[in-house]
Amino acid sequence: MNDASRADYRATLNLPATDFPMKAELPKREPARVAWWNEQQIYRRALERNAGAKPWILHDGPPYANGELHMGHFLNMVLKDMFVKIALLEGRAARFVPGWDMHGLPIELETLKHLGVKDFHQIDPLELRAKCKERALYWLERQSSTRERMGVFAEFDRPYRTVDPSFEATIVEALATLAEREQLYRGLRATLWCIHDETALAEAEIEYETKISPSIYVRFRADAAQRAEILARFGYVGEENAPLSVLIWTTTPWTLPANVAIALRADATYGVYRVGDELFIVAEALAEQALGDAFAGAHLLASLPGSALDGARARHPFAQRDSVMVLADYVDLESGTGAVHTAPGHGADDFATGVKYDLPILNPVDASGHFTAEGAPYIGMQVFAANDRIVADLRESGALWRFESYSHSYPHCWRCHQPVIFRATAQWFIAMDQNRLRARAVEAAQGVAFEPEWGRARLVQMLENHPEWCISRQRTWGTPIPAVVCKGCNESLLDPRVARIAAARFREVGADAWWSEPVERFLPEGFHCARCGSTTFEKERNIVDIWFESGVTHLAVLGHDATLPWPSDLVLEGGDQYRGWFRSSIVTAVALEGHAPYRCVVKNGWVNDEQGRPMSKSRGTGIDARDAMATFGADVLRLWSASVEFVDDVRFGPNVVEQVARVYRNIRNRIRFILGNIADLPPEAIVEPAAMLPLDRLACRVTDAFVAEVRERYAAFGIHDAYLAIVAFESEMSGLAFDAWKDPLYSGQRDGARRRSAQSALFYLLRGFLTALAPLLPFTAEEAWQSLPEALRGDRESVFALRFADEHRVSNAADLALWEQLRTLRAQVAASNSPRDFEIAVDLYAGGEQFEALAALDETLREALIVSEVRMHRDPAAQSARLTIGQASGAKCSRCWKFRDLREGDARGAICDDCERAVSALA
RNA sequence: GGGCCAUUAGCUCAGUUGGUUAGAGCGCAUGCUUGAUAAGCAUGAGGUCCCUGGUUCGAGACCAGGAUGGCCCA
Repeated sequence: MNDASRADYRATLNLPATDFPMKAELPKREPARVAWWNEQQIYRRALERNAGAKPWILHDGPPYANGELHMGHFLNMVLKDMFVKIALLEGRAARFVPGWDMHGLPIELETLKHLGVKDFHQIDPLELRAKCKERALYWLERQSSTRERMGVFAEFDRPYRTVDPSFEATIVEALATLAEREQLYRGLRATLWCIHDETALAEAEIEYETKISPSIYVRFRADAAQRAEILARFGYVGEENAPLSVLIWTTTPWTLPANVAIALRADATYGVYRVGDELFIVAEALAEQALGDAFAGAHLLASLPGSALDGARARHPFAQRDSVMVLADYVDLESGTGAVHTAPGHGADDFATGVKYDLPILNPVDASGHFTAEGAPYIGMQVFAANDRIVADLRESGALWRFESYSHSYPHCWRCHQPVIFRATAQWFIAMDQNRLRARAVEAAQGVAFEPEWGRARLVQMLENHPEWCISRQRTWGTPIPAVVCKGCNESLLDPRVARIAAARFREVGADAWWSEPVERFLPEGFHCARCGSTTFEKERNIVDIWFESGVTHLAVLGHDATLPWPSDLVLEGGDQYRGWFRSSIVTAVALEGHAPYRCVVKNGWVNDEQGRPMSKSRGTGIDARDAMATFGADVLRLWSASVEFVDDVRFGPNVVEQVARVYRNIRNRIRFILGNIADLPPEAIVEPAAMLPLDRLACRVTDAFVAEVRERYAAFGIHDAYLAIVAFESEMSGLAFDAWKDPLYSGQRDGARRRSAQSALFYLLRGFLTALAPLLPFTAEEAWQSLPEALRGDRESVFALRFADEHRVSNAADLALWEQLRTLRAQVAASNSPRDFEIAVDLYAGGEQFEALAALDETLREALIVSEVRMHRDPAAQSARLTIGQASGAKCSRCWKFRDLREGDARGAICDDCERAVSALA
């Protein structure tokens, strides 16, 4: 039987009608919505609407402009957008300038690979820079459009870019100021170095390969005085004549000429062992391994923790100097002797120890890996070739205890596949303790708010452990450090005046000028070397560490315009940025401005796969944001972002998304229900909550409480809490109010007061709901808003023209309590296992104020319980309202289905008086 | 190996300062509805609150140790 032939009253009902489809088809529709937002300039208009308000600034931590954005980026970028939209809806002037980190080694390496160039020395720097820029801009465009596709509101037409001349100028101006404040210095640093290509290498340019190295145990013998001193520390007397040695282990004999220290572990136990007629000091845990066959005949004479040997000395095996015992955490008890040969010029750990103990940093090896005069007696020998000679000499002198061949994983140059070395090179540093920089940064962190709260401790820890900040890199794709070298005496100068000239020039034409223009262009009048007086210089070819560049984004973007003030209100990045951008930003800000660059630091968790494992391309769980949006739609993914606790690490995968997609459909259908039922509501028929029928007023009050709660959650960064409130609200409304309203909406008189009251409540509820929802689901909220009749939208051209303050009235505790009461009663009816709802009549017993409150609901009490009749009974003894279920009297109305006394009907069946009036009104 | 973080239902998460039978949404099962209909409503099943100790009259919560996973380092 089809509808047309069914003789019934269906056509006389006010059934829902809307264009807002049940099926979202987000991947198809969202791009059009992005275009519409752009055409209508919705973000700009929202800002204009808030123009007089106090600015609220979320400063964007720049993503790296290389590669596709993944779900980790999605989570971070969408969260940023949610907070910007929340601020807009709160009436704040929330400008958001997106930015990109575009210099640096990864792009340079990708570009070289692309060009098929093996060695960057072989390409013209200006040509390489042009290609790098091209590539970075390509990725910027792509990432920018992906970001827009997410529904993000930002000033995409004027992003900040670290390759912009103005940005490069900002970087160099920052260097100039640091130089003026004597915060910069030139010092040595152990760098990974390829002796074949004669270049410094970054970690990213290292590949580990198996290498066979000599493994040697070497005696560092104590002279008579040193021997007495050491044995005294052990509290051991005797063995008057036996020579005493500290035994060290190394696989790089060529680093011995640079040895200045022996590192011990403070909490390890060291023993003096007698082996034959000599004494050895080794860690007890490693004695058997280190002494080898001799261990069986060895005697432990005395023991001591490593900490007690701090500062003791022994002689270097061939150089005419001592080697001092120091303490270091990295000394392990897995291999070697527990006494680690330390050459600060040839190892990262060693270097750190050298700095800590103020040891000389010897660098007897030149760029091609040959010993310099400092490396006597091995002058001129290539380091790996020198290994055999050194071992032979040690054997000859009696310093060698054991020798083996050792196969291990060793760093190699990614390009030439030759083993690399650590070599101390001159670099530019920011002095972390000059001007109390570190201490002031820690103090500044005290004034910042953190979410989670422990982020403060984490950041402080990172600041306290911040090594001297090496800001120079020997590469091409970056902003030059405007240092010059004196041709007279080889002195490196980073003069603030030179830096200022360079900054001004870069602002005009970009940093390429450092490569394309002569050095004289950057020198002030009368510039000469302070040391030798020379007036001829050449430019240094160092660029700035990109962490420094991203560390000054706050200076490049904020503080130039009253609507973009410095510092920002919020920064929000992944937890890895405590060590990265959160740290570099606060260091530069404190050094240059004396304050933290942000008022609040929020961290988001890592996105793992559904098993909690890191995403990986090889396992097929590395999901790119663009693909995910094409499959699920941005809004479903945004809802996923809200459905997880973003502060913690989160899980993502098809099953999790499928789950959240069902929640999305729930939300969507409930919006659809509202839209369908208010399509014919004329604006002039809207009544305010106070004038609504009681049930409708209650629903509005619950909406008020909901909006208040969501605002509170949002203000505390509780996206997930707001999500829970949203889901609870929509399912509560659907379960009680929507179900109750169906009868009056469908069967009531179309323009009758009852129906207009319910429609007004629905519209009220929709505005509150969409305002709360818009930051999370901008596409769906906007689509819903645009599906409203134009008359209802009024001057609010977009859902982002709504304001929380307009959608929230003070709620009423008595009304909320009454709502809860209705929920309880309705649940009792629904759970009664009785026949269909409208076959029920309810007898309700209540006393005192409760009776009055329920009675005041009048006919809407019956509606709320979705029964045909409610009979109120005053019962002074009743502690709480109770009800009994009975059979409704009368017969089922063919139109509204309630049980009523019916009048005579036509072929469609008998109907009640109310329905008769409603049908007549249609004619 | 170190620092930090997480662990409550199949999944995503609530759980106030320690206090009855640990909750919600989704999923699942069952029923209702067929006038929100590739929707809506109701009911139900489902938990060793990661483990082991401890504090306490009482611990999901507090303390100690451990396990698993993650981030940052070494």
